[in-house]
Formats: sequence, structure tokens, C-alpha cells
Amino acid sequence: MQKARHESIICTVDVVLLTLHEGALHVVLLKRDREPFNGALALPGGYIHQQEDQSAWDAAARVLREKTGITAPYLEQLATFAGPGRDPRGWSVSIAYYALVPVSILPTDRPQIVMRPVERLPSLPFDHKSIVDSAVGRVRTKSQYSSLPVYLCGERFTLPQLQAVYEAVLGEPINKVSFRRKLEELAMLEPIEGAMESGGAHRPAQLYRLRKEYRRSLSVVDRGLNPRS
Amino acid sequence: MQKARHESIICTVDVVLLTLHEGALHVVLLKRDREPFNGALALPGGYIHQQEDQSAWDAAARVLREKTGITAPYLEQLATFAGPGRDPRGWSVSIAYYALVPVSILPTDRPQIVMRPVERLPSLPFDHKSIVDSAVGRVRTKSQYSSLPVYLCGERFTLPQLQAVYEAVLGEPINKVSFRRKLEELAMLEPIEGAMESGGAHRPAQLYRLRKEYRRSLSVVDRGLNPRS
DNA sequence: TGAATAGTGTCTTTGAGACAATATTGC
DNA sequence: GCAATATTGTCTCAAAGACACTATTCA
Repeated sequence: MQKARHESIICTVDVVLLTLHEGALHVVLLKRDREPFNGALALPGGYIHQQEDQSAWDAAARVLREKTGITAPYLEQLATFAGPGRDPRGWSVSIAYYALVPVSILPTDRPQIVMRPVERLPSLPFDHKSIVDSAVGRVRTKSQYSSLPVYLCGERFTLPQLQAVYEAVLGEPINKVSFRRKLEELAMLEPIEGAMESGGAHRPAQLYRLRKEYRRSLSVVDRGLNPRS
Repeated sequence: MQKARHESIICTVDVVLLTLHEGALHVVLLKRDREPFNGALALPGGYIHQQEDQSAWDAAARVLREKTGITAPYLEQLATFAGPGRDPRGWSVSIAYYALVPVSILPTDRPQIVMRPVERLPSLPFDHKSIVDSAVGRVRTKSQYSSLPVYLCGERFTLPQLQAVYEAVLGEPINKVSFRRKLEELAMLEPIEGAMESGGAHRPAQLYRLRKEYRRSLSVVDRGLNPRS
């Protein structure tokens, strides 16, 4: 029925780290410092370490931390990419994760870490282009019915800022009234005492933050054939 | 940054094969014929075969075919389960898939293949309970906004039958008019010339089938914060 | 005061559910 | 015709979008 032995398969995790920069989704890429594809820009990734990692999520978080210094963002499994041709070293499995962070927490002092707009990706090694495209699709879909984009904002943000983030991710304008009604319904934000203004010659906007119970999770709206009943 | 060597990790695929039986979702389980957990009921699964499999999907389809005889159902990647504790043999990765089939195509002549309702699962080895629960959750969620449940029907079905399938999967009644409006909108069904009646003393229902372009894919309804614009 | 953007009220449109009328079959 | 279920029409209700009005700040 099946072979008793299994030849060793290359087992890795890759992380699609997304952020918003100049109003557009960007993916964080690293210049590789080893073969294969030494010197090429690629997703942060690495082998699973059986001694350290208690799960694939742990491995992804560790790889992200080791390669970019980023800790504990929103990090979720995307899909697994596997096959004989995606890595020149042989049959390989990559468990892909995606993460969202505000651009402000990205390290700026490491030239090997760069950001590229997801709409104009450079050529990428392995099947990393498919992985990025898949992550972007997932983020767009999930943003339609959840609070996912808040993880692209910093800790404090105004509703107009958050709406701009949603619009950048979804690539289309959103009705302001509906947007605020929906956020009200999701009940995951709380106002902070103290408004911001900076923009200047206009009414300042209320600052909000995620309520504690949503700091690391999502709020999802009901939807479907029959959300009622 | 990372170890140059990677010890061999156990790489498998598992398939959550779901069907509808007596109005309830059931998962197909196999009596294991080898260690570990010899004799226990478990998901059909097996090693990736580097020589044969061109992808993880291929491996899942092969495993399903070899273990149950079922070919080419709706088969989609679910998620990957990995860690040091889920398999007594060591750090393991299982790329899980789920499949939907009409109960009529299940083999009935093999006693090692059984069906269990997903609401009353027997105890399962490995983390197969988590995998099944995850698949059931995915199917329920996806059924809310897509045509997924049609793959639980045979090739020909009436709208009342299909509605009953949706209701069984979602676990709640659906408004008949809305249901038909939604199917109309999805535009994936076509009537077959010829009605069925069997039930007897009442008006017969029109038989439908999937339109060719949807035979192996899904139709998904728009949804979200701003489906318009 | 005027420009600019934040925040809110409300009318309109759209889509889903309720309900019921009509259609068709076997007895 | 009667029972039973399929199919369709239409009214009602709720959510989403459009639009505009008010609020607040700085120059």
C-alpha cells in the first residue's frame, strides 16, 4: 500500500511578512546569504528545528525573529507548498505563514532587509512568487469580512486612518458610514482619551486602540446564505 | 542563523473524507493495519512518495485512491499539522486535505472502511480529532458562502434535495426563496430535461446538475464590508 | 471667517426572510 | 377532488450606500 521507508524530505517554513507603505501593500524580502540562490531576494524562511520548535507556528515565529528581529505579530498559517521541483535540492515541503505588521516596527538598519510592493514583485527564487500571491489573496479576502487590517496599523490609530488602510488593502473605496457601522458592530475598538490633530487645519480625529481581548485575534462578521435564524 | 543539517522529519498526508449519511455529516475512517496504533480507526493517510507524487495534492489523491478506491472528488488542502508530539515516531508533519463525496460512491464491500458521524467521533490516534474538527469547521464556514455542498450530492439532484444538504451541513433551516435566489445568482446549476417524482403524490421536482465549468471548482458569492463599488 | 477633515443623521436602494398563491402529481 | 410537495410572486424588514449636514481645528 505504501513504502515502509521515507527518504528524507526537505522541511522548511517560509513567512510572507506584509506591511503597508506609501498606501500600498509591501512584502518584506531578504537577500539570501547562502546557496541555493545566494544573493537573491527571497522570503524569510528556514528549516524546522526539531529540538527547538514545538510546532510549525513556533518554527515560523522563530525564523521571523531570527531573520528580521520581529516578535509576535499577527502570524497565521497560509498553506503548504510541496513538490519535487520547487527547490533544486530535491523534494521539499514549505509550510508557509503570513504576518502583518505596521511598517514602523520594521528594522531600518539592515540593508539585507528590503520591502517591495506586492503589485510589482521582483523575480523570486523557489515558488516564492506563488506564495506571496497566495498570501496577498488571503489577506484581501479576509479583510472583506474581518478586522485583519488593524494589524497593519500601529497600536493607536484614528478611524479615517484605519479606513484608508482597508481601502489600500482592498483596492477600492469604502463607504464611510457603513465602515463605521461595521466597526461598531465588531466591537473590538475602544477610544483613547485624547484626540490627534497633526494634519492641522481641521477637526481632530479620535484615537482608538484594539480592546485587550482582540490584541492577538480577529473579529469576524457574520455572513453567508443565512446569517440569521 | 540556522542549522546546516536537518534531521529527517516524518512527512505525511492525511485526508478527511466527508459525506452525508442519514442527514448528518460523517467522516470516513480506516482500521489501521500497521503500527503505530495498529487496529485503531484513523484517517486515511500515508507517506509522501517522492518518486510518484508531483505535489502534496497528488499525494493526497493517491492515498485516497489507494486506501478507499475513490478517485477525483473535491479535494482541497486544509492545513498542515506539525510538531514533536503528534506521532510517537518523532517530529512529524501532516499536510491535511479534505474531500467531499456523495455517500453513494463509497465502497461497501470493505469492512476496514467505516463511517462515523462527525458529532460523535470515536477516539482517534495522533491528532486526527483536531484535523477532523478543523475540516468540519472549514466545510461549514465555506458552505455559508459557496457551492461546496453540491459535492456531497450525486451528479443529479433536485433543489429541495440540495437545500436539505445545505441545511444538514449548516445545521439550521434555510429560507427557500433566498436559497433559490442565491443559487440563481451563483449560476452554476443547469436543469436537466426530465423531472423526478418517486416521492409520489405531489408535484415532481426539476433535476439539476453542475454546469460543466464548475464540475471540479467552486462558485463563491460576494460578501464583505463593501461588496459593491 | 474660510478651508479642511471628522463625525453623524437620514433617505434610498438592495438583498434576505415571511408568507402565501399557484402548479403538478398520485391516489 | 384531496393531499402533498414544487415553484413562484410579492410584501416586509434589515443592512448598506449616498448624501448632506454639523463639529472642530488652524490659518
